[in-house]
Amino acid sequence: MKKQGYTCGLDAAVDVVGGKWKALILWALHYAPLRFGELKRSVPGISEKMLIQQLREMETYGLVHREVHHQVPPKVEYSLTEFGHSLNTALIPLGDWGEKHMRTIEAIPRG
Amino acid sequence: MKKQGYTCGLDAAVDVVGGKWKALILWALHYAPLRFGELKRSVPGISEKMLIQQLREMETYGLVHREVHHQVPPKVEYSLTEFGHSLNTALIPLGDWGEKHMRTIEAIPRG
DNA sequence: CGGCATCCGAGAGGATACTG
DNA sequence: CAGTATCCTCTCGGATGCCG
Repeated sequence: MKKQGYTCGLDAAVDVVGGKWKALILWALHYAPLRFGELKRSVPGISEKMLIQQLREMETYGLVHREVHHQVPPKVEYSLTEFGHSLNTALIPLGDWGEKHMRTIEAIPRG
Repeated sequence: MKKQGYTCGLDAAVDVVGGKWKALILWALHYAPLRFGELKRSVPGISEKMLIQQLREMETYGLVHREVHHQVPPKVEYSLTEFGHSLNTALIPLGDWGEKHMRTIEAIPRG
């Protein structure tokens, strides 16, 4: 979250789901609640620092719910709120687009 | 563009449309081709440097077409390719989501 | 297991001035 | 008008180590 006074809906959405990881985390939680470790395995390449950082942000956004189970060993589950689910749904076409054009995208020269 | 070997479609899509500006630029070109100056005015807050930088990238991605009209004064028009249009279409639900929840998003405490 | 603290480099992105 | 060039700041994100 960076600014206020969005000029359009996409502007606001990008602000919420922006960055390298939030969309992927949201995606991973689509099917079921996951524990921290499970989530880490579900989002390949993410560091613990980024995962917890993004989760905290998404918690304050109201996208994600954090449930602590007081056990030994500790157990913390993350799940999507209704708000999170609605955003996830809005991301489906984008995911489909990416899947469809993945070959093309991978073939783009990088620099 | 950062990596190869995407784990899912959303991963690839985020890689293409990621960053602060690309989605907004794409959005601005949705209706009609725009000149550099028009585009700058259509994406409030963007600097000339970022605009040209993002446009160049999107050109190499094949999302945007750059047409130079040799005139005095110079005239350069940017338009979406079919590929760009398809991505734009995939972004519509996200834009709708953002519009719908804009009040909520603006009300989120920022850090 | 589920974190937090700290350090660090790279690059994203901004401001300003200049050019064909 | 449509860019370039330069400089600068600030955040993103990785690596590592420690804690209840």
